[in-house]
Amino acid sequence: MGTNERKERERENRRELILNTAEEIIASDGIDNISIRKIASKIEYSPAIIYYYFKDKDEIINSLMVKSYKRILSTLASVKPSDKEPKEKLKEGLKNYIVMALSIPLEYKTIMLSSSQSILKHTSVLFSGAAEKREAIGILCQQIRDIYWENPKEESYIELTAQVLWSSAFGLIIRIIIEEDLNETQKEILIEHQVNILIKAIVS
Amino acid sequence: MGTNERKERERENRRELILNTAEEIIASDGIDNISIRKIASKIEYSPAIIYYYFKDKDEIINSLMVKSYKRILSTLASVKPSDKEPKEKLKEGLKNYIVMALSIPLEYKTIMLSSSQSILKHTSVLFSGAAEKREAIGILCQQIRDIYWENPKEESYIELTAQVLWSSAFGLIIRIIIEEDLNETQKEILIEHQVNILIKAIVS
Amino acid sequence: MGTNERKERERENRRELILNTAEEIIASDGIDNISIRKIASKIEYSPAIIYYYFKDKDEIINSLMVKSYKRILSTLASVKPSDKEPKEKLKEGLKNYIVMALSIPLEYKTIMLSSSQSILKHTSVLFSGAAEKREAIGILCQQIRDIYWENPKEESYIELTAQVLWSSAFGLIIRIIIEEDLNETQKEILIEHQVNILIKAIVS
Amino acid sequence: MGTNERKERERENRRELILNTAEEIIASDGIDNISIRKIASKIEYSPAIIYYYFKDKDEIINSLMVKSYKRILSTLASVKPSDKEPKEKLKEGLKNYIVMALSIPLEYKTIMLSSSQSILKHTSVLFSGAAEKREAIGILCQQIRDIYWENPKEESYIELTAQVLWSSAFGLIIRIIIEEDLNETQKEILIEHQVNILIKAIVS
DNA sequence: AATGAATGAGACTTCATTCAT
DNA sequence: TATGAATGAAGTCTCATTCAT
Repeated sequence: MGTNERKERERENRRELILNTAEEIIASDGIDNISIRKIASKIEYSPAIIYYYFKDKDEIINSLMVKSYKRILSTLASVKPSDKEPKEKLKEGLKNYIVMALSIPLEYKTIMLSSSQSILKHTSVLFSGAAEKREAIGILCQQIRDIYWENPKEESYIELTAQVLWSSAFGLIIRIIIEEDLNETQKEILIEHQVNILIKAIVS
Repeated sequence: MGTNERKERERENRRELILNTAEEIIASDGIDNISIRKIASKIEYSPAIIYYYFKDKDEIINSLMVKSYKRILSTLASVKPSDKEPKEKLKEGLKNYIVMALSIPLEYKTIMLSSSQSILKHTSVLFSGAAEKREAIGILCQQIRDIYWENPKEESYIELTAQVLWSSAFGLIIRIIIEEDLNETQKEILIEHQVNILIKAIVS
Repeated sequence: MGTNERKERERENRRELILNTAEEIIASDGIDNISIRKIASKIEYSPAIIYYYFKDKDEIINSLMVKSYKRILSTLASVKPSDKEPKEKLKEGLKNYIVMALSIPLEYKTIMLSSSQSILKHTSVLFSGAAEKREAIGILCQQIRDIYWENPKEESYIELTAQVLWSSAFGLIIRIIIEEDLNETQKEILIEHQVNILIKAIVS
Repeated sequence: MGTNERKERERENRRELILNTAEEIIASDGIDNISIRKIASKIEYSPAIIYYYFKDKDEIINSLMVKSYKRILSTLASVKPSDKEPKEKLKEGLKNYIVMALSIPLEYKTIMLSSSQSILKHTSVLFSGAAEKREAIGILCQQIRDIYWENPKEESYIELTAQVLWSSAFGLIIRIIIEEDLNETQKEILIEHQVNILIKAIVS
């Protein structure tokens, strides 16, 4: 019978509700100002019930992070590879990365600016060897490598370049998120311009 | 008589002491774990006295931000103009900005990532017109303009370029701060590489 | 039909299960740290079901006490009467009482140190008239009376003597239980010595 | 000026008030049922103020134990040595010990029945070597030794005897405290009888 | 200028208990 | 028979803040 399934689903919904509410609070009050009470009062339940769905506050924060991280990954993964020439491919890739990140600003900001060790384990990109361990850097490396196919560079140079491109894109993304009321046109111009400049740096 | 002056000065000293202590606590416990009591116990006074010097906690945080912001400005202002050729000058300027920012990582991060409206009023740089209102962008614009002297560009193009360069540098700075245990060599290589790439984009 | 009986039996089994689990928790966490939830999670049922078998927590605690008390009684009752001479009989009786009590230390301590009126109703022994109302004192009285058969004493004297002997044994038992890490040899020596001394006091 | 002293004294008074209130609660609800809230509501203050006088609950419990232990020691120390003959001296000693203990029943019970390691460090008496480490046992040993002066016994025998006498007295004390509504006459008779019996055991 | 004393609000968490299903 | 869901009370503790002195 589907009763169990339904119950299971409802339980999951409730967990979702709590997590979403927590996310809203993070968005408005900052990650350090979440509290069980705030969540409870927002969903109009007693604080105690939250412990029925989550072991403790840490589990909530954690689930939140995992959820956000997965969402980021899947969002960024949705960048479809194009079959254009290498230069265009890199340009498109960078641009899409920025656009995708900006489609989930709260999550991107929370995860990518977290100093928590357990999150950094997944998000750090500047270390030597990141090309292998971080997918985003890996993909960038490949695209850069393709551009240099006639005139191959050392792997370490490629990785460094990828890291620098990524950090630059990251910087623009974060600032756009922080400087909230930027108008859409300005955003688009900035993104376009940055991508162009970065590409020019590579191919010239 | 100088009595009043002296009193005023002493009062100012005390405010400084409190702010400095607050800063130390932020450095060790994070900005969200600051508390009046912690400050008081560290300067070995009673919590109540703090209210003699500051209206409330918010005023402390605020003063702290202002102070940090000033410090950032003065730190970044300490980049001395060189009389090299334009390209070298821009390169040196960018590099110095990054190095200076990394010399006060906690403050830079706190201020530059703050979403508080009162801080953004000073720190936002992406809006159209920033060349005039933000010194950092203004200086960058001038340096870029110098590079293009033989082949002048539109002012909006210059501003956009400055914003993009600045955001890129910002991105690397923030990531270096966040990815704490990066070794010094790697940092230096990354900075050098990024600056080179950005310059190449401009001059090519 | 036996259906009802079976149901009754099953119900009883479940009550037993709950009580036993409660006992385990008391043993490990102490009587004040028992909780319905802990019991429920240990038997892998939901907390709510416990209220199907017991009115409330008090009823559990109470049943537990009754159970423990019965266990103490039956344990102490298992001291088999010997047909030795009166003096030996008393000695053996006292010693067995101590040994038996120490075989169920947690329960003995919990019950015998309880100040709850409903428990004291069964465990108090110092009142005048205890010889009749408390089996342990009654038996002791008989054994003491036997020792004095050639030289009978007043009943009140006998009772008082029984109460004093019992209290002395009780004192040693409790201390041995409390001073947990006493080694076995020391325990045995102490018990032997106390019994000897008490007997000497009676017969001399 | 005496201002500081007065303040100091008042602070001490407040601490005392809290401790005394805590003691009352222990007396009525048991040591495991103290709570900061109960104390606060009994002294009609807010719970928070308690943290102004004590670091945390543990410090309260601890102070309480220390205070009680000191009181027990000083109470028992007030037993004045008499210059009667050894037998009388021992009898008087034992009796006084019991009477003194019963003059502070709550404290005696709490401390002497505590299983906390930090308290047992001071209160355990059954271990071999207690004659030297525990004053009460030491004094008892001396008195017993005096009785046997014509016919000296081994030290280990003496210590064992002291431990057994002490435990017996302890047993009666605890039971009198627990069986609350015993009448005074009965108490006196029991004490007198126990002491007599114990003495008889020694001298015969 | 400084503090001791006090508080109310709020933080996380556990608990006994109830009730509809 | 069993449980999922919910709650209100209580637990410890920290905090910003106030006020009389």
